[in-house]
Amino acid sequence: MDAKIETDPDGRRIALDACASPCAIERGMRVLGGKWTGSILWHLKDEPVRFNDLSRMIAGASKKILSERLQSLQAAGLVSRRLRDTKPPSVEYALTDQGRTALGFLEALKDWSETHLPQG
Amino acid sequence: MDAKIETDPDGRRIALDACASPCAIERGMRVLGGKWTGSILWHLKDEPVRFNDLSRMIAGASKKILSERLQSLQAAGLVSRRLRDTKPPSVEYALTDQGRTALGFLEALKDWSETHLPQG
DNA sequence: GCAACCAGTATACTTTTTGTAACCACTCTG
DNA sequence: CAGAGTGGTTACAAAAAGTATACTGGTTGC
Repeated sequence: MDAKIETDPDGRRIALDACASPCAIERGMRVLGGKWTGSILWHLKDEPVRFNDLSRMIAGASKKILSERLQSLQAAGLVSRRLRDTKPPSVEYALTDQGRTALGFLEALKDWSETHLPQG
Repeated sequence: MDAKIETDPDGRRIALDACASPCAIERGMRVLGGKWTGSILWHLKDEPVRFNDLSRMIAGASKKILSERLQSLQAAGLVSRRLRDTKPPSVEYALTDQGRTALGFLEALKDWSETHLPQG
C-alpha cells in the first residue's frame, strides 16, 4: 500500500511495496465501483425492494445489468434475495448486515460528490 | 435520490424521483471509480510523485492508463502537473486541495475493504 | 380470450474500457 | 557507440460493459 521509491546501489530507481496485485482500494472498487452498483445499494438502504421496483427507481440501468449486479452483490454477501409467496410471486432484495457496513462509504461518496462536483 | 414506489389510481406501480440521470453516487463513481483511479490518488497522498515512479508503484497499470487517468484527474481539478527543470526533465504530479478532499472517502473505502473483504 | 404484471433469461449486437507493445526525441553514463 | 533513463503517444487487440428486443410460464383482471 505505502509504496516507496528508492535508489539502489547501481543508481536505478526501484519501487518497494509496489501495488502489483490490486491493493485494498482497488479491490473495494471492484466490488462497489461497477456502474450502478452504488446506486443499487443506496436504494436498498431503507427497506427491501422488489426487482421491478428497483428497475423503475434506477431507470438508467437495464434489467440485465440489474440482474448481473444483484447476483454479484449476493455473491459478495452484501445483498440477500428472498422469494415471497405473494399473489404474483415477488422477489425482495435487501441489504445484509455486511452490506449495511458499506453505507458509510457510500454516504462519504455522496457527500463528496455533492459538495465537490459540479451540476449537483 | 430517495426514489419511492407508489401505486397510482389505476393500480400501476410507478417510481417517484427515479434515478434516470446519474445521481450523486453515480457521478462520484465516474470520477473516482475508474480502474486504478483510486490507487493513483492514494499514492499521491503524502508527496508529489513523478510519472515513472507512479508507474513503478502501481505495477499493474500501464503507462497508457496512467496517462489517461492523470489527464482526467487534472481536468477534474484533483491533481496538478508540474514540469521540473532537472537533469533529465521530470514531471511531478500532486494532489490539489480539491483532490485532498477525496482522501476521506478513499480512506473509508480502504478501511471497508480491509475489514470486510476476504484476502486482505 | 386478451392483456398486463411478476422476475428474470436468451440472444444478438454495439460501445466503451482496458491492456500490450512498440516507438518518439532527448540526455546521461560506461 | 550502446543502453538506460525521462514522459509520454500511437496503433492495435482483447475484454468488459452496455443496449435492445423478445421470450418463458404462471397469475390476475377485463
